[in-house]
Amino acid sequence: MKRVTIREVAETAGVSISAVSRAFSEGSSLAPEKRIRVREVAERLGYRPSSIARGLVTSRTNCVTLVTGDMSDPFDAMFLEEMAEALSERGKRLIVAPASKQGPQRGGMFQALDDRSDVVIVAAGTMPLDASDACARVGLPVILAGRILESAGIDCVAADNEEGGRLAAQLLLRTGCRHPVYFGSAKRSMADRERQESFSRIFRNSGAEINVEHAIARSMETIFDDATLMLSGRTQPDSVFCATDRLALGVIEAARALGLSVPEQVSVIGFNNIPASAWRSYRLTTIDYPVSMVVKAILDTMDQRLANPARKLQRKRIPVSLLIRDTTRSLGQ
Amino acid sequence: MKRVTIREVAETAGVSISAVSRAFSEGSSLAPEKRIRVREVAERLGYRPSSIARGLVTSRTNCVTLVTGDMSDPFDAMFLEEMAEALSERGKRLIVAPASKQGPQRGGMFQALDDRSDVVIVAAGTMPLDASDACARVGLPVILAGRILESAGIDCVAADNEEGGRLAAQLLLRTGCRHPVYFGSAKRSMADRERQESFSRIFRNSGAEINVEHAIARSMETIFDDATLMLSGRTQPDSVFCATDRLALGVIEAARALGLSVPEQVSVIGFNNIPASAWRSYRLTTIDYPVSMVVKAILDTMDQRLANPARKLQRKRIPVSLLIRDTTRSLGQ
DNA sequence: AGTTGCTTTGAAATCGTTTGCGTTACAACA
DNA sequence: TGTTGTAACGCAAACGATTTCAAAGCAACT
Repeated sequence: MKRVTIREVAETAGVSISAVSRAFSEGSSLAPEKRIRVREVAERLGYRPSSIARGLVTSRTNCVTLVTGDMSDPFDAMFLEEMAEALSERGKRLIVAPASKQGPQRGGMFQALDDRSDVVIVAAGTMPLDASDACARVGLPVILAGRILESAGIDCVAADNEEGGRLAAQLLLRTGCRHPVYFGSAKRSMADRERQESFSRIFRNSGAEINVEHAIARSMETIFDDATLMLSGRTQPDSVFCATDRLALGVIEAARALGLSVPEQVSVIGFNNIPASAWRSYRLTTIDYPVSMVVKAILDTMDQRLANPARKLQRKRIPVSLLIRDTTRSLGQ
Repeated sequence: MKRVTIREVAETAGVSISAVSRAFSEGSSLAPEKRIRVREVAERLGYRPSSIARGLVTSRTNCVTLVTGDMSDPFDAMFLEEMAEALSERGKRLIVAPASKQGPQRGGMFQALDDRSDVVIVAAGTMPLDASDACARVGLPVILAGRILESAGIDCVAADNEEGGRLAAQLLLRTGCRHPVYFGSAKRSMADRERQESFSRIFRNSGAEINVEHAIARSMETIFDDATLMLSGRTQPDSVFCATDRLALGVIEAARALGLSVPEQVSVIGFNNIPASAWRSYRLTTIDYPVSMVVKAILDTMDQRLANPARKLQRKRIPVSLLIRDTTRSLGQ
């Protein structure tokens, strides 16, 4: 029931405790054959170094806390998954701290503080100033994912939402759409707002000075109903730019149910490019936002911040690109 | 940059280290007004007990490792989310260990061992005997989610797949379906197999001695194509029972694309009841498998095992129920 | 005043590592 | 042989808490 400790390994192998410790740390000087022998004994005894004890002295836990919202959007789920894998490859652990219903009166960032995580990645929820301060005070790096915060001294990684909105608007304009709607989510995240503003601006500043309508989906469950309502409004829209693919798929479904043909009567553009968008029954035109690039950018930022805590702030915008499929009218027409 | 330690709090408050420790542990005897004062000082100094140091002496980390597969199925994502929240409410942390691409030559269970997790929940991937042994040897409780393993001495929680298969088969039989197909996933999980076997058995043992065809989706991306292939096979099926709702939605899409009306020409039944299945454009008949019940069952099992390691093995089957919506023919006809 | 039985208290041991520092061993050089 | 530089090694001190144990304080008894 009790675990094998470094001491037992040392005694069995007939070496000092230090030797065992060194046998497992790459850089330290130890006679090669001794290293082999110690490792062999350790293996035989089933010894596994205690990350707890190690953490106590090195004050590194190899843990990364991810403060995250709900996983109901496939994109977020993919993000978490890729994050976990990428971290795992670097020998780090991913702790997920749900932002929504946080434990007894402490947010995810405080949890990261308590866990002695090496880094905390905030991908959801508000970022209270006190928590952020508390992290800064003890030198716990915070990386903000999904939005750029100009005020605080925090590394940020986010999509180039402005470019995304522009690409969507330009495509719709060029394919003759004149009654666009922006379909956002109830959360009104920063990403959501940026996409909307950029999208609207392009239309407004176009020769036609078009005004973009705005609608929201109240929740994941009501997407279909909210989309139906939006599509059958007073002024029937001829195009919809959605904050996420998930919403866009709902809009397509709603349009079909209303007997509206896509893209002839209504064009639909999404954001994120989730797998389901490529399904042959959807073939959604969307703004491609590659998860793996986001994850890589965050992890690079993390590595650099860890290597040099005094490094200058990083604010990265991940490039996005237009992926034209079948839910927008052809440019040639 | 350095963190506030218990010693500093003790000195500032003018009490012993023990007193500070006791001020934060509920059961221990400490003069009430002293407790107040210590807590106040701690708060002012921004002291947070080190879970690392605590873990070293108590050998409890309050961490639970979840070995999980890919999150591409919304059901798995919901499971993870609810798990994280429920654990968070109990003051525990969730570490996610991806089973697929595991780190440098160690599986999720070994990671849990290294992390000194209190419990490891295995929801995906194979469970190698050596890893399971290693856990048992050091008294690390393993809970298997998603399948019941008769052999090993491990707590298990899984859906009542047999009942699910039966319910699906009976409904199809009663609505006159005579050419059923079971549509599974390429992974061939235990859950998948159990659903198929039960489903097939009911048909086989029905008066009509019907044989159930079998098809699989190779991956999440190819669901649509595989479903299309399956639906346009030699003997055109009049009903499809899918291992998951995710697959079922793909089947519906494929059927529509082929001009097959659902449920008139082909009935579709899913498993899990994910949110999208309720969308008005799907209205999928499915086997309802409530995530929250699974999570609760697992956590209860965990609590009991933690409270009494010698407790007798638990193997729980979570009840499922038939949820009739619009992708199966009416019983009345 | 003396005894008894609580509660409160702090000193010290302990948990399992890493690592700085001083020693030793050994090879290479003069 | 004597010196010197380097690699190998072990001791012991952290790391920051919890917890046992014995002493002390105090009230309520006889």
